[in-house]
Amino acid sequence: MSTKPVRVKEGVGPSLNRERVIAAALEIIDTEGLDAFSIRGLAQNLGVYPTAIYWYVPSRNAVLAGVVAEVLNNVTPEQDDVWTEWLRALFRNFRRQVRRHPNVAPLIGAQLVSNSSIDFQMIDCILAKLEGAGFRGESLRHAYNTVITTMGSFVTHELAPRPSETAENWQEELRATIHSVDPDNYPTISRHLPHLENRAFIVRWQNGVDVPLDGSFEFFIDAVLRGLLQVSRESEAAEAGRAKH
Amino acid sequence: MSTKPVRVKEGVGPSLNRERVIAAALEIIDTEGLDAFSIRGLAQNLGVYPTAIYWYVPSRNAVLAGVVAEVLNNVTPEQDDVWTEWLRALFRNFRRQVRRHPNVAPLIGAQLVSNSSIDFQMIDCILAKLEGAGFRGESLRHAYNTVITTMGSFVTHELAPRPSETAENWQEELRATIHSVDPDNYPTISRHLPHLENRAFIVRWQNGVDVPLDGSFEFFIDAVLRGLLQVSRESEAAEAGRAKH
DNA sequence: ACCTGAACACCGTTCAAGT
DNA sequence: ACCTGAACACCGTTCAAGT
Repeated sequence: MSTKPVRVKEGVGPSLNRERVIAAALEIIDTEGLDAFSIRGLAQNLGVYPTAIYWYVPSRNAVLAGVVAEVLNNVTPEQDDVWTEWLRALFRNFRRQVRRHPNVAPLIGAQLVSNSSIDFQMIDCILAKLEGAGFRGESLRHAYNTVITTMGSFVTHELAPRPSETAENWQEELRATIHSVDPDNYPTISRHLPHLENRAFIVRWQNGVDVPLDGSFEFFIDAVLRGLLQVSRESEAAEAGRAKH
Repeated sequence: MSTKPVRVKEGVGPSLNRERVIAAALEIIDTEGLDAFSIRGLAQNLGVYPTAIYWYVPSRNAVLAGVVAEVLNNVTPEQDDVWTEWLRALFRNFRRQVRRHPNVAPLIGAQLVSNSSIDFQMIDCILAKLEGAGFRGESLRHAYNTVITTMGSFVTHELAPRPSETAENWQEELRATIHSVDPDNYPTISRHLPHLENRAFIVRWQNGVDVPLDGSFEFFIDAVLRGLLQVSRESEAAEAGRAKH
């Protein structure tokens, strides 16, 4: 056995690393909630002084960015579908990943965008599909921005945390407020209240963890995809028209 | 002059009230940024002890909820348009209001939904328009949820704050990362980079305050409205078909 | 009713010091 | 290189006390 020893014990490195820090942070957020997350608590969970964290990560925000990146990995569909169906799969994958870590949802609106670890693979695939659909130049950029917004928006709203402070009181109060809506002032709301209450944005007291809005999600992405398809067909028709003359 | 004196000086009430607290909070957020907001700083701005705030407001979150409510007032369009154009005006109004207070944007994703001061007027109008468009039952709820999501999503992403920490360094680094994308691995990105950089989500280093994404916003809401219109026409056609038989 | 003032139990982050 | 340990400058919120 002639292994050149670099350390006293082989395979014994530092007790911490970036991966473990991010993973521990995600676990705290998953189990205790986003508000309960702190660098000090994270350090305690890792059996280490708070300042040790800073050897692997520059700031609290960087930890959260890492957490978001981990949650949002693996959303790019692999099957080579029609572009509309490929995008539908992308939207569903994204939602599925966030639903696995619902407490992370509030970070996504801001973080999806200011993320330092950019998923170029995903971006390239989206652009390729949209180019295949006929989008060019400015339209390509607009269609791309539409896709990114659509991807992140619904599930962020769906899983937006209800005020946890004295949760039961709040739920009961909101419920009462909604049920006491004046039919004279707001006739449409009160007429449809049974179909809306607790399953429509704003007029609900539970969030998407307890009451998933699957139907509305599918409706929403379908509307966006129909719109994109229609625009792409119109520009194709216009191009064909120009080719004739 | 026989005015019955209730106080020593007429019209002299408490030095504070809820309105003033919310207004001062919004001003801090507008000028100093969301991260700079604190109850203690707010109290200092109002020339009062921190604990005096709690006489008018139950918590820090309640202050922020009040701020969001103030920013989002007055977005319901008044003109009696076709439903698609009415919704387009709603989306534009919402974006315009948030653009006036861009630092509030991060609060909206979570707050739009967990807001205690519900704008029933707006909700009733949206539902009435969608009902007029032919949406019923489950479809009405789905269309409504689609509208709420669409309203809040784009501008939230557009104005998502970039990491302000050492802002210039960060901008230069991201710019460099984006420009050094490998054309072999990511051909589509690098081909379209000139059209995308700094104007497409994720691949930008400035936010919507400095670089507004007007074109993409209009494209996005147009896609959603086209989708909604298409679905409404199909269900109308189906109903007409049932009526014949 | 409305505000002061002290106190509690926390934060993120820095910097020097240890090994 | 990697972590300890003390310290700085903050937090939100509670509660008793003043007027």
